[in-house]
Amino acid sequence: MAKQLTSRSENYSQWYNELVVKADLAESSSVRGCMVIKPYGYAIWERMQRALDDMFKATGHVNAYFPLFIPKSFLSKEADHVEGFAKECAVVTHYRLKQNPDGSGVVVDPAAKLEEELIVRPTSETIIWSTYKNWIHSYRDLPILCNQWANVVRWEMRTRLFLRTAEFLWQEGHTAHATSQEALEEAQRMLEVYADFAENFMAVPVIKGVKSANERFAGAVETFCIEALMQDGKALQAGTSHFLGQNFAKAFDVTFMNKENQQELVWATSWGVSTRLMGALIMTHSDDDGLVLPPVLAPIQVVIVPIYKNDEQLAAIVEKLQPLVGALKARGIRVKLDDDDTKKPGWKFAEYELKGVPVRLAMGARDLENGTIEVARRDTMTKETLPLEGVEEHVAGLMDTIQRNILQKAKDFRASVTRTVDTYDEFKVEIEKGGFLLCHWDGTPETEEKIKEETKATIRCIPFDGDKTPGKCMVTGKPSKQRVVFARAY
RNA sequence: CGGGGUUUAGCGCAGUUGGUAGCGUGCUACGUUCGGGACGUAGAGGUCGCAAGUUCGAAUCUUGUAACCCCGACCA
Repeated sequence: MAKQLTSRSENYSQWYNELVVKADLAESSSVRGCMVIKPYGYAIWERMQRALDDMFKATGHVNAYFPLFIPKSFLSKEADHVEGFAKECAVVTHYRLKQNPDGSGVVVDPAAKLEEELIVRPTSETIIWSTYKNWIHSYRDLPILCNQWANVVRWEMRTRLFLRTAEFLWQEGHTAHATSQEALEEAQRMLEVYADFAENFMAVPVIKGVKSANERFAGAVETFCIEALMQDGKALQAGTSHFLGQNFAKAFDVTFMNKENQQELVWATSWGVSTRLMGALIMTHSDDDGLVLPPVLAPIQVVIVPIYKNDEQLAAIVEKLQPLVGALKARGIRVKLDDDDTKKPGWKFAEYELKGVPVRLAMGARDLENGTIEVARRDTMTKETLPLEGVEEHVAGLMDTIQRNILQKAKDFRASVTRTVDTYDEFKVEIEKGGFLLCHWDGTPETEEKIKEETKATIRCIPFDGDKTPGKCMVTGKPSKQRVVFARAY
């Protein structure tokens, strides 16, 4: 009964799925490719959402909400966008059901066919820009800095809990600006926000960079991204921020009068992160004993398990613990005293480890006698017995310590599987081992495509930071401005 | 959409040459336990994914169909 989970070495995907289900985060829904996010999983998402929302507000953004349904014609307006998105979408064709004549339930009423089909939004650029057209007339109306928390649908051929579901929750920011410079700065600013959030809240280290033309968002002039690395060596795109230029303004005819009394097209950005971040969180930190959550996002930061033989003992322990619970709460720590009589201590230990609670405190008769308490850390799986007096100080300190430690652990892991590769032969060998490979590339889509076809590796991004030394493309030998990040990705 | 696999109790699974369904876990009650997923005793729980067919008889054989998982293709 000791091991709840299969070893990740057998099959990381299965390990991940099992972990998600066992940790009570989510399950597959009866609707194709969708998922049910369960209360514990949603509690984590809510914390992420709140933190992100605060960061958006702090950078001057406001929330709004736009329609779920997009008239099909909207999706035909931006040529590149159509190219990238026209394919895997849910389409509404009818608006009424009727009783099946044979009495077996309901059927779609053929008479209720929509004149123009509606697309369930795969992303909202089109519907939002058709709206912005009415909002923007003068430079005085700009900038518009809107964000939307919503669900979107993409009829993906293959789905996976949190990482790629047919329906998912996300936020999408859509901003309108008077100048190219301002829009570009906005896109970059939001990328920084995402990177900040990933590292400081999720404890997930990310590489910031710009996408190659092949990987760029349909309709964007430039796509910036943060790329994370999972424990099995595969990369995960954790967030994107797009500089859309004037493409959508052109497509939806959104113009404004500038200060020089001249009509001009509006400049745009869009940026988004989704419940996929939950996948990144799980796959970055978790181990065979279950989830490992960063304290900042953990719904329960500290769990206290009393160990007792009878009601009197429980009462005595709980009484002894009350001041500690109060002291921890006073420090803003989310603490749960689990005095549930129907579960045994060993069961609770395993359960909270599975759920990733960062710190567990246990107090039994022995501690009661000695005035001590056992403090266990989820990240290191270590235990120590400390004096009860003043332990809240220590526990509060652990919140920061654990947050830093798991980030450091993830950084160390990433560093251990990131290497520079200079020849294509070496690349083909190294890519099999997983991780990030830093290589020179001649900058052409053709070379990138060739590498992808032959090795399944893609350019995750052209990183902003790091070595900028020029070199020669590992495939063609043509000049390269800097090394780019290659990996196999989810 | 191609290749492979799965579908039997809440969950995980077994079920032989076709003979009317079982194990583990969980659940309920009682008792002993309680410092790493306790033990004993007694119980409850299943249209065997769905639909046809073969047969005296189908979880088992045939055909169709659906869902899920894995590997590809695809993917902000």
